[in-house]
Amino acid sequence: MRLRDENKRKVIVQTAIRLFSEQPFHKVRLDDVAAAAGVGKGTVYIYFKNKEDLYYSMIYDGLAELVKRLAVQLKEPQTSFEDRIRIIVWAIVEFSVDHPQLFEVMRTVGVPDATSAWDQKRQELAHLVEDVVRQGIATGQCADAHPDFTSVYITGMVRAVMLYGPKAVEPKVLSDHISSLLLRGIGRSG
Amino acid sequence: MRLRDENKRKVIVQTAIRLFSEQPFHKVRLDDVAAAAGVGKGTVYIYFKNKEDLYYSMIYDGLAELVKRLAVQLKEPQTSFEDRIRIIVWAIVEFSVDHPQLFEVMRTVGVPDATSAWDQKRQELAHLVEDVVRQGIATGQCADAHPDFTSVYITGMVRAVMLYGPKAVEPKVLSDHISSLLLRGIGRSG
Amino acid sequence: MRLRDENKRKVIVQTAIRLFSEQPFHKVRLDDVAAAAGVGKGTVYIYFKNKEDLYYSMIYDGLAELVKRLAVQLKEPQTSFEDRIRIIVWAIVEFSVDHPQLFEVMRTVGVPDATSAWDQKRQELAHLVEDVVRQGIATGQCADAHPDFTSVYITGMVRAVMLYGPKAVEPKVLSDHISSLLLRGIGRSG
Amino acid sequence: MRLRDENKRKVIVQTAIRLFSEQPFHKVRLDDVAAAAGVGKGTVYIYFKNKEDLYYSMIYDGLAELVKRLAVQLKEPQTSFEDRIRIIVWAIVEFSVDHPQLFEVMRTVGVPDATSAWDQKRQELAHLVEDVVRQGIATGQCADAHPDFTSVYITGMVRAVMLYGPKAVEPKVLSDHISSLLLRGIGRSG
DNA sequence: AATGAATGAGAGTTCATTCAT
DNA sequence: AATGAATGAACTCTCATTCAT
Repeated sequence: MRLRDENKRKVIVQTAIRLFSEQPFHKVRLDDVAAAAGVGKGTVYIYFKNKEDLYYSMIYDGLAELVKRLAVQLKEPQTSFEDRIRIIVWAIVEFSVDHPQLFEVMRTVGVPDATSAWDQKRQELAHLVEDVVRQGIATGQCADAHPDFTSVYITGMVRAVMLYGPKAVEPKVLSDHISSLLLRGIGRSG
Repeated sequence: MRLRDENKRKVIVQTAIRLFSEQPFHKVRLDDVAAAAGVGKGTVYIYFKNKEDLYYSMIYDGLAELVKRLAVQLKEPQTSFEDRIRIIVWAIVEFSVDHPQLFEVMRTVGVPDATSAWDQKRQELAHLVEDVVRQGIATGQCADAHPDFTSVYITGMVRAVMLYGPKAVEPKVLSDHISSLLLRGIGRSG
Repeated sequence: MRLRDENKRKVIVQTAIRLFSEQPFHKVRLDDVAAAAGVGKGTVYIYFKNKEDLYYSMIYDGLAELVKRLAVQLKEPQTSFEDRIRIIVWAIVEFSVDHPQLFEVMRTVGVPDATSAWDQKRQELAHLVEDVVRQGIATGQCADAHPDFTSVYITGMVRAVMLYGPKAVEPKVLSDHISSLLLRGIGRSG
Repeated sequence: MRLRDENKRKVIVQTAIRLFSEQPFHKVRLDDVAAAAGVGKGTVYIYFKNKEDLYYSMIYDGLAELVKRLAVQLKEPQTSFEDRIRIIVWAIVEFSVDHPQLFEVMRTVGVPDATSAWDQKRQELAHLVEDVVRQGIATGQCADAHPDFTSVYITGMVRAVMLYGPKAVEPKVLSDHISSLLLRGIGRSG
């Protein structure tokens, strides 16, 4: 008996990301995912409970990677408030550029139930941002009446530009624009 | 012969908005839409080419209403830059509160193709906002290196809070928060 | 109240003949027939009980015309046996050329039930032919062990050539070929 | 995984032949075919592209069998012209008796397009007959101005009697009647 | 573990027929 | 008599899921 091949799982997820980003959920057939991934149809069901599970696993994996990445960068204690904001925005922009398809997929994501695994990761990300803002407030480096709003703005802004903004956006330019807008928007003077 | 009742179209659309906001596209059956609208299944096909057409018509109608409403309000010539921004943000927030279901539906909307009717309306909305920002720049009331980014931020921010923000958000509070953040973010001093 | 317009009925039948000859029964929509005939959909139901009724009425009318035409020609008492056969064959060939579409339609005709109106007409035609053959036998001008077979051969042969024979068949040539074959086939020497 | 059972295809075809002979195309539901064949509805779509494909496959298979059978019998070099004609007629009559349902189905067959697979087989059959007639002409055993007509007469005649002739026809009697009529009709003296 | 043939519930869509006007 | 909007039964076909191999 071979061990559950963790590599095969990844191949399926990567294929799914591609296909789900090209077409809406109901137009992607499991047959196609399996075929494109080079595995049998039944094999998908070994690694994922069903189509929905594959879909949300895909998003979970993506968000988990982003959160992990970001958490490491924010651990550095010496970083200034401004730099932390810039780090966050850049991480999200970079991620959306590195994984355009995954980011594209997230657009279709609903809010199935608050307990779903991917939503946990989404909240983790929001908390990470909110904590930075709250620390900024505590240290008097910013003033924000609603850090809970601000914490979700960033992904909303990035998503909006990626989906509906100009065709070829320079990541650095977008990142700087959002960072500056935010920093001035919730800056000390606010 | 019965006369074609344009009211019936509206009933179907309203029903569709409700159902599509409760479930993702592929889980809403046309049978249910028809039944809930109190019309025969075939009747839906008189007013809409197919399920997709109904779906996008629904979004188009919603966006069209928002754009129309907003265009009227912005026509007033005496309005200041700041007020215009507040009008825009309020219109979008208000709309998302008045039509929570329709707004909920819009979150799942992809980017089918640039020629699709609803996308035209979406662009109209973005242009409306962009024009205001550009006028602000021209009159020296604001400084923004990327009005094309800014023009899509607002809906992105509203959407993010509506979907992932705190449960009960006071519209006025959200509107003020976004407006202030934006105005300071792209304010004269920027 | 206007009288049932017999002309309108004919227009519908003529249109039906055309459409049913171009496509099989289940692919012809009553909508199309009505539209092509320039009448409302409901109007068809005034003149015909339903789609099937229209279909069989169409065939009945065609056969009735053929039988009527042929009966007149065969009434002439002085005509020889050979001439009568030639008259019959020619009538059927001519009819299939004059009404290629109607003849084409008859291919799809089933044998719904022996009592159906169009089958009565079909039998009339067969009897007309059979009578001529039997008279020929009685007067010693031909010998045929199975006039009941022979009576249906002719339409079968014409139909076969019209459907599966060479593209452009000269009516006179076909008619002569069948007549000669038959006359020799059941001729005195047989 | 289960192996693709070629037997299953045959079962489906046999069932289809039965059902399509009892009702016209549009009244036979694929559900019924599947149920009667003892397979799932989807299984039919594994072996056949759609309902039409099943229908024409069925006819193709039938014609192919007839052509194959006949080709073998005609290969025998010593056979006389008269015997060859009798062989052909008998083969077609026998086939129509052995496969009354399939023959019944063939009556409803239209002329979809010259490239359709079943039409190829139909032409093969016609050519087989035409070749025999042409050889008869070449060897002076018969005289026929239009072997291309004659080649399609036989099926037309058999079909006509099977459909519209007397109820219980003795195959041998019908076969002899057609053969004799033809042989005399295109015989040397003609 | 891996497969893909088999399945059948269920979907979207059509269209003959009805009936208010 | 004439119409065509409305209807919903019935259709074909799809596709997520299962399971024998």
